[in-house]
Amino acid sequence: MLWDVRPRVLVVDDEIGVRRALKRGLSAEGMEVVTAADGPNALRVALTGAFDVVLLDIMLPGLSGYRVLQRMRAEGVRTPVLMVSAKDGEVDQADGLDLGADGYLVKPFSFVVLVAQVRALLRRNSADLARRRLKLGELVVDRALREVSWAGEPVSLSPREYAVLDVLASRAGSVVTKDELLRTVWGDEQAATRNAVEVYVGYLRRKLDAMGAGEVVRTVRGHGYLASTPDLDAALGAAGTSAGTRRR
Amino acid sequence: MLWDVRPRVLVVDDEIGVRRALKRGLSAEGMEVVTAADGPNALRVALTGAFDVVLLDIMLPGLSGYRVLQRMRAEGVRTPVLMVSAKDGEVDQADGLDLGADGYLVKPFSFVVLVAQVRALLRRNSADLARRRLKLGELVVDRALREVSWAGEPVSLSPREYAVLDVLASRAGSVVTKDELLRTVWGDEQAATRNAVEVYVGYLRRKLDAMGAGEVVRTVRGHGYLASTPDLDAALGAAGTSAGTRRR
DNA sequence: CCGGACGCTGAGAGCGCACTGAGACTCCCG
DNA sequence: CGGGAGTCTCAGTGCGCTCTCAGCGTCCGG
Repeated sequence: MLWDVRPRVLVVDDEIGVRRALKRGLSAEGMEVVTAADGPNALRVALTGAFDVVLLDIMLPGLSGYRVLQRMRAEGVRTPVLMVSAKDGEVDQADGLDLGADGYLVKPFSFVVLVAQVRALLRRNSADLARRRLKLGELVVDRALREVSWAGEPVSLSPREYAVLDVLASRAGSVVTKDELLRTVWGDEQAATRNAVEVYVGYLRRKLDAMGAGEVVRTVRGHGYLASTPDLDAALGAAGTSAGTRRR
Repeated sequence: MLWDVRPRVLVVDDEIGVRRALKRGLSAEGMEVVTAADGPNALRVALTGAFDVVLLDIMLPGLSGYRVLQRMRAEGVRTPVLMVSAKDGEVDQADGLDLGADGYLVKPFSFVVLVAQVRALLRRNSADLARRRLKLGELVVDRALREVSWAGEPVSLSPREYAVLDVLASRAGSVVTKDELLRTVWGDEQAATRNAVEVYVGYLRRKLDAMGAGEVVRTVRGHGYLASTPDLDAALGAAGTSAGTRRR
């Protein structure tokens, strides 16, 4: 697998030997490793959300692994968590998974299995990794600068217009419903109506059309809007159809 | 956890005792269970994409669990897979995870742990559901694009028509009653009558027939509608599951 | 072979979806 | 205080979609 950025792994264990061993091993696999030794610190670090996987021991000073996981989920941090336990109790395992863990390892575990598990979790989230810039053909959405350009020419958008395009571009190739847009762009209070979405898509199209970027945002009647390009259509359409079928 | 539709689980094992036990247990947990007894049939059924989790034994007649998993991933089917093995070898486990498995259970496993694992996978992938694709022979329902095609040719459907086909395809191999369709497609208020369902199935058939795709949606008099293909019939029939077709 | 239940279909009324231009309102800046 | 940018509602339009109704075909039990 190729990573444009190295995956970041947080290793939480109270034994320094384990931390060191895991750090060395996972680094050798091309990952960036950060460690924490107790519950409160682990939680503090994990809440930054700046990790792709957390390796979490259950027996921890200060705050058990369960609690750390629970608090993480309660705060809305969805980083995949791999629980590690010395105990083999099946009930514990079920508990951990119910709290939102994504996997479970029983000590002593083999390093090969550990790496495979971590890789599996990384692979699953690879789509979300490091998406700082969204590109749809000639359209570039720079999320850091909140700037949009078409074929190198900057497109001046109002904040609302940008927000709508950001959501559509970040879900390129999938239809986004108006209600979803209302929720993500306007917030849960839904102060605006669906018509507002239509109006803003209209504004977007007007500006994009003026640059020659028509067809980027399509209407899928009865469902919502779809940001795509012919390129993307082909790439997504080619995947997985059994008999070499093509989308048009 | 609340589900708008019951999660659908595919259980693959060559021992009928295991299939039966799992089917009973998981059904009691509120899941819809479909079973397959050998590798080729499991693959055929899994490729429809109409499942939320696949429970896959490794030792299978015809095609090993590894191969089934490999072929599924190669065809772009991303349904979460939980591998089940009698062997405890760590290398096997790593192999399975590297092939794209999402979890690993070693026989004999406790049912509690199994259910926790399945639940964890269901929870995690509820967001991914939109990305998946349903296939019935030459028919492809692309949920991301809300697009339907037959043998590569797009089929133009109205929103209602699409919604009906989506439900039928996502329950491929199982009979769906008109009342269920009313509930899932029209909403709980049930503003429409059963005749509306008949009308829309009629519309669907007309359009599909025009593409040469007759027989995809069958009527099961007195029960409802069934989306299937001869292939799928054989695969499910061979496993000895009544898959709901005989419920009286 | 008959009758009733079930399922399918053609016709058509009307409503809802998507889009648009106009304009009210707020906020910010000079 | 005037002007401009930005946000959002409203009302109107065209068209496609939705769904009901009524009639007819089909299946099945007796």
